[in-house]
Amino acid sequence: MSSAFPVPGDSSSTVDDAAPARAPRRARGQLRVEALLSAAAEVFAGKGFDAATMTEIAAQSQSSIGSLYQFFRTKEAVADALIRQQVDALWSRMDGLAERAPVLSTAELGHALAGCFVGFRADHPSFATLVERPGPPSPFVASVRRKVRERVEAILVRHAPAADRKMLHAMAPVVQHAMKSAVQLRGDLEGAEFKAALRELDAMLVGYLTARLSAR
Amino acid sequence: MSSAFPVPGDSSSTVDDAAPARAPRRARGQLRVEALLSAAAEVFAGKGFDAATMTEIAAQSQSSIGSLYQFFRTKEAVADALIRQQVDALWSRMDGLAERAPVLSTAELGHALAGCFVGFRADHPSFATLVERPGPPSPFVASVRRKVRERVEAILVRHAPAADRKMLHAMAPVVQHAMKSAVQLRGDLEGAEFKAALRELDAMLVGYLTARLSAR
Amino acid sequence: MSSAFPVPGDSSSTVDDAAPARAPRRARGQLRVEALLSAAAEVFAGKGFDAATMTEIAAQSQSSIGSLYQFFRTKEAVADALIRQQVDALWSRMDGLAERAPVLSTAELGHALAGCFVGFRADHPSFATLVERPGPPSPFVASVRRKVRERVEAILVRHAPAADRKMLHAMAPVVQHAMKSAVQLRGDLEGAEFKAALRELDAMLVGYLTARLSAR
Amino acid sequence: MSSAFPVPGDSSSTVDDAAPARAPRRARGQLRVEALLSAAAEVFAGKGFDAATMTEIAAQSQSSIGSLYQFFRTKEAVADALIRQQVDALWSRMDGLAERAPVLSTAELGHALAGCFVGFRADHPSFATLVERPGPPSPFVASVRRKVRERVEAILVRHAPAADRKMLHAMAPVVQHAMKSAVQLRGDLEGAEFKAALRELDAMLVGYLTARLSAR
DNA sequence: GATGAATGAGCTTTCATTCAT
DNA sequence: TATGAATGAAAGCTCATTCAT
Repeated sequence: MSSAFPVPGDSSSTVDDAAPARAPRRARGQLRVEALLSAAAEVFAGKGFDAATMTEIAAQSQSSIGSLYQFFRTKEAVADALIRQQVDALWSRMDGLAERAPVLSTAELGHALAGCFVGFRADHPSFATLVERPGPPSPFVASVRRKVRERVEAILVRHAPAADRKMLHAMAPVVQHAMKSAVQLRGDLEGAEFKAALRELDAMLVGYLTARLSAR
Repeated sequence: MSSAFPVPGDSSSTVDDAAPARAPRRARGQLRVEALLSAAAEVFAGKGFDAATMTEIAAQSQSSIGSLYQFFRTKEAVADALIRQQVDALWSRMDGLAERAPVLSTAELGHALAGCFVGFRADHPSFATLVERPGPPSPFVASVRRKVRERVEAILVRHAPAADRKMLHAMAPVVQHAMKSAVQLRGDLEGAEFKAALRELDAMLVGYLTARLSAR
Repeated sequence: MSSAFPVPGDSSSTVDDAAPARAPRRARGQLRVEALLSAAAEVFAGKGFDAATMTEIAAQSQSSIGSLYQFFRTKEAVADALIRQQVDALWSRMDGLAERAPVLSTAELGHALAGCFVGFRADHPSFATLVERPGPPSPFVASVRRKVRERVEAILVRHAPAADRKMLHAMAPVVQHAMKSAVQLRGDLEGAEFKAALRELDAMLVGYLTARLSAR
Repeated sequence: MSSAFPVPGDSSSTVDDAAPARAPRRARGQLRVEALLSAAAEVFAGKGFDAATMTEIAAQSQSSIGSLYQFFRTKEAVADALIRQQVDALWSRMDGLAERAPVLSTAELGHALAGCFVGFRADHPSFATLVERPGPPSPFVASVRRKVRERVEAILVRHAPAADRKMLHAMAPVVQHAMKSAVQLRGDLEGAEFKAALRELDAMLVGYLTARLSAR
């Protein structure tokens, strides 16, 4: 599991900017960074990237603004570090799913996929905020989006090794967005309505996967 | 067709803020407002609401900031007026669809729905930017989102008057999001990949509607 | 005589940065810009470019910080505009000298050159501060330094048209620096000592010019 | 040869500030201090005093900021220590010249003076940066400048014991600045142009000294 | 003693909004 | 009315300096 800081060879991040001012070398620094990122997650989730302020992030984590900038050169860098951290959690969920993919029925796979993303985004509400931030995406964000798609595709491939690869490739982004929708529903609806809509979404996804993957 | 300015009885907008500084009384003013809004649309679409600046909007429409503020009291007011204008175009598309809904096959309805939203958002790229702006939505934006859902539901009802109303109510948001996904795909994919994914999305939607609405 | 703002075709300044946020278009703006620049001159002269703060410049000119930035995008831009303004005054002094150069004796030319620079720098104490600012010079500053040298050379050429051009070319920077020294002396010495040193400097310059230019 | 740290009786420096946090007591400390100062010299020379940062100085010398502050209480103190160290080298050059002054011809003295300063400043590029730092000079810097002048004067006195003392006193700062110019030329010119200008400067200085000192 | 972390005043810059001509 | 100018709160960020391990 990688840390919130980019590893040297990781070419997917802007070299100069996303790098930390200094990676923490002491236990205290580690704790600080964690507090900082968790505060950032809260603030970003609450008001979005643009409206969030570094001052508020620092305050939320009981740090001084200087401490925040000791570890993150820019606001962008905070967002990138946060995404990096959360993406790890997403990968492990998806890897788990990938392993089970061959032995699941298509319906079960649909449920699992939906559950995977809904659960993840519920645990990390800032992820969507940052990854779907308005304006042209940064190279780093674009790479994350691409990787998610690739992993979805990989899961489909493992589940249906015999299926046409081209088709699976086209299906991946659709499945990805269906799962994203599941999360966005929560913003629009409440309680019973939300649950009902979620069931419908699940039905749509499962129906789609079944039609495509079980077809002979 | 309503103008970009709220009608007196429209309680969905903050009374004081969304009102224009002065509704244009002459043809010249009308043109100015249109130029302003079209410039705003461009800027909002390009960088999102937060990153857009009033100065840039004014410049883009060859006006001075003074003029901009003559017609819109705040940046929010510009966004609201823009949404109001675009929503009119959306309503007319959906109303057209609603009329044809009874005579369309379910598959045709699915295609039409997808086409409706994809076309609309392609014509008005700032709409999504503003309506899905991060942070808690304003009452006005929330009302727009709700109304879209209601119109989708109305279309479904007209198409399948015999279907269970509860189910249709739950389907509406799912259909709405599926169509939103269609637009977002464009940001992630290009050319052939985008087309293929769009076809899959269409298939998913049509399959879902068919399963739900044609079922006896 | 050019204003403090760069003319469109002037390629010697960084296109994007040295340009004003907006050239003043109203009388009030003109006055403001003048006040701003004169305040900047005072502050820069007193503490140097780095230690000067935009806040202090604004305060010194009774303006708000916003007004300062209305006309100058960056601190650099303020410095550049100031140099541009002052350079005009220098050019007119040097042009006057150039005209008289042919009819002056070499000794008179020496006195006049020294007087020209000493007078100019006494009137514009921030000029040296900005043009000799530590660190690698900006392209604009480098171009100013070069132009001063070229004008000194032109004066020498007009005074001694028969002299070897190569030699005059080599003399120009030496004369330029001698004059610069005249100003710097003021920082080190006071009253009578300063006057005596200035006389010596004058003697050195005149002696040098005489030796080089009157030589047959 | 004095160390970089002020001697107890040296009243020319601010008592509290220029003193080291702790004078190095061991060989390791000595090395550290030297590395620190040489790093500081590099950074100061490259960007000037203001733009140089303590962090960069520490990094450049492979030390931590903590270590830097262990030996120098403030950034000013670093600069002062550096000047103190470099001034030693200057003194020894000038002392050598003073000894030879009586037996040199005036022309030789001129060459030697120019060579002395040019060589020194080439070896210690940060010296000028620090000693001619913009803004009102600190008492310590002012004293250094004064001492240089006094030593130049002393050399002149030794070379021409019979000359008028008042005149020599007035000549010293002129000679000092001529030598400073020699260094600044390097910033403006390159290669052949620089060499030619240097020859002219040398000629000017030698001519001046000859006129003043050989005169009967 | 050496080092990384912590601090916060203060800097440059932006921008929505209001004024004045 | 149209437009440039004025304003200042607030943002992102820096960096000398001090602390704590």
